[in-house]
Amino acid sequence: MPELPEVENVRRSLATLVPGRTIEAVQILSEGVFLTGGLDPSGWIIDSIERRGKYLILQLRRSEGTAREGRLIVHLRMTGRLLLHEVEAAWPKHTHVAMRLHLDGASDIWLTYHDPRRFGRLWLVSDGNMPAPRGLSELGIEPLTPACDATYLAEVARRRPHVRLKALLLDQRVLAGLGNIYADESLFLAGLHPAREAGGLRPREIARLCQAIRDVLEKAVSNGGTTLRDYTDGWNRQGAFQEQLMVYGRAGLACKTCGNTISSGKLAGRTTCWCPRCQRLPRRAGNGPSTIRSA
DNA sequence: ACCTACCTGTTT
DNA sequence: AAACAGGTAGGT
Repeated sequence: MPELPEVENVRRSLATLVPGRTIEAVQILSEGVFLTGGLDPSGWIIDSIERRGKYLILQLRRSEGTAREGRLIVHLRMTGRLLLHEVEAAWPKHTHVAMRLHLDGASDIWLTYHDPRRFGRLWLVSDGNMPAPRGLSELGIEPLTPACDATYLAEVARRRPHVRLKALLLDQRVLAGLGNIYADESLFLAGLHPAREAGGLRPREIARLCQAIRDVLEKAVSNGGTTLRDYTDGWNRQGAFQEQLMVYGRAGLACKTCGNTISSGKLAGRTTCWCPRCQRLPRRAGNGPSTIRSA
């Protein structure tokens, strides 16, 4: 489900109410979703909520004295949702964790983790009880920071000249936060075919890709993310960017720019959509169009 | 670069 | 009944 824009909108929806509160009661309703490494998840004060790639990180501090610190790390994977509730309820099916958050002088609120497919995880990391998830520690740069520039992408392309653009954009060790939707949308905006090899890009194309990634993600964030089916923010609000998708999920439909029929195929193991006219595949060595199965 | 696994729900 | 789904980890 959620890629960078969706996770960022979850973060924002939690950021006004959650920091400053203490995790009091914690109900663990399913095994294996919340990895606590033997620590008690209650009694922590939440200092802040941050995002890194598709991970949410709640910075924690122990209430009684000491400078003990911890992190509650959340990855929603495909269908995970963090949801706020003003009253305790009979939690719906697929609710795996429920936490009561307390603040003196305010009403308690509940934060639940809901995930039909159970791919997502929560980790409580402190005092070496367990390592942070490797996916988090190996993340590449944030696409919406100045570090994401043409110089960086050119260097990545120099090191991995034969990786195809779709695979490159999906690689969280390169850029943190793009998934299937925004990889396709970025490549469309940049006018680059997803099967192009990174090493074959000219400097102008690298610059275009860099700008396209930034533009797509910023617009998606400001539109509340993309809701295809499951995604909502912490207040159960859907996104609106799905209305502005140019290629993702539009195979067989007319390109909004040129009217050509949007193609699709499997690339880097994922369904990939592109416009064959707006995103031409230059006929030169190394682009491997024969390996794409078109629909 | 490709597979499979992890899960459940929805669509074809 | 089968294919597919916004993601990642692990294996070959």
